[in-house]
Amino acid sequence: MTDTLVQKSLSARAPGPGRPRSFDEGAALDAAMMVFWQKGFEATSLDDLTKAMGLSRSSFYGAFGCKQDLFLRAVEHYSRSGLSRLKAVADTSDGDPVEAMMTALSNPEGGQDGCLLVNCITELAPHDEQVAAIGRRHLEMIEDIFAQVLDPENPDRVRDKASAYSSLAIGTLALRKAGIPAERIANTLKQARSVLSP
Amino acid sequence: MTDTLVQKSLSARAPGPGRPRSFDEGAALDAAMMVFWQKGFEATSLDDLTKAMGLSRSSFYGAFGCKQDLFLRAVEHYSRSGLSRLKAVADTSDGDPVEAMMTALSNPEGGQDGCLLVNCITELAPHDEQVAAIGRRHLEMIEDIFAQVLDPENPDRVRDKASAYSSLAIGTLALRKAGIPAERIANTLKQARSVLSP
DNA sequence: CACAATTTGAAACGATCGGTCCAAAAACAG
DNA sequence: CTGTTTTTGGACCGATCGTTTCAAATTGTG
Repeated sequence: MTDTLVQKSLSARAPGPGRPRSFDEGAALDAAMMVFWQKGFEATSLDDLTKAMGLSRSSFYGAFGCKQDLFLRAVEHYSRSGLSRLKAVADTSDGDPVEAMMTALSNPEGGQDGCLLVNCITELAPHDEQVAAIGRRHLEMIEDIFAQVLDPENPDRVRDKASAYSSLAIGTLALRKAGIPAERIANTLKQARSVLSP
Repeated sequence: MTDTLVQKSLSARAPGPGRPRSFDEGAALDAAMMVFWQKGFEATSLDDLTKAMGLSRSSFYGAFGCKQDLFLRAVEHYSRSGLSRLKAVADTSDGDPVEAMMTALSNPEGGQDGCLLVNCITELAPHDEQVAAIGRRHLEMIEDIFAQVLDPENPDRVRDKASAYSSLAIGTLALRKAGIPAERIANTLKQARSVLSP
């Protein structure tokens, strides 16, 4: 009957009367992701977010809802892009794809802030099942990529080994955050690789 | 000349006139440690602390100074007791001491809250050099214990392998926090052990 | 141009944050 | 008991937290 059933999409609103947004939602989400990455959830304030995203509080709440909603969107966004990047590293590596994945995981491009999802798990997962679920899925996806590279024909059989590689790389993130020299971490990874490989 | 130079010790004040404390400082520190362990630094409020420690704000600030000071004391306390417990596990294990250490590290008695120091590193180390230093020392101590067990006569030579074991155990903490079944984690550890051991 | 729809900036909200202050209670030494 | 020293509970502080509200500005549509 009426057109009241036509819901406006979140990602791309139907063009119609009214003032259009003066900011790019995707870019704002990226900026928010960086802030959460550097500071964690609790330590990030609304001022931090709005300043980094370059928009006012009204625009913020109008576009993203509350802080928690934005956080979940940012984390999902990180997970998606991070996994696809890791897959690309595995596929396009010149030498050993496992080694390339390990260094990529252990030495995230962001700098010394580790992996946003590992940070989230550590900070929030025990008290927030929603975050725990996203983290769980992310970790399992990393294991999947490892398993696929280790044995493309029967990835299920190398699941535990894939999990070991994944856990090892994730563990080194703590070393890096604590300020242990990159050379020592590289040696650790190399040592583990040389013994785990056969 | 005068006795003004006689400073009162923090842990045991000289008996003298005045009302004595009605609480046990060590027990209060333990309680605070548990709260920080479960909730992290930022998410723990003064109300949380005073309630868990069973003392008023005045007593709190009189005995421990600010929140940050108490936090550092709690973390140091955790590091000391945790390392001595890990050493005990390595020394008194029936079977393979390395395996005993791995399971002890990966499956902390506290429950699903992981290792307090790894939590601290993840949350604070990039922005707090003091915490980073404590975390660094803790991780290196864990590596020392591994190395000592792996090759008591020449621990330096197995440093990288010790670091690999340590990182692997720490990495599995993330899996556990994310809610991945304990059985899968045990398999991961077992698989890594069987390949790393020789 | 005028209407309708939407965003925008800024002010304001109650709640909670970490931290301080002070008078009253308590326990020692003499 | 008196005097001195310390602890204790609770009110209180300004700052900041995440969130809401609202009038003014801005844009597309008829």
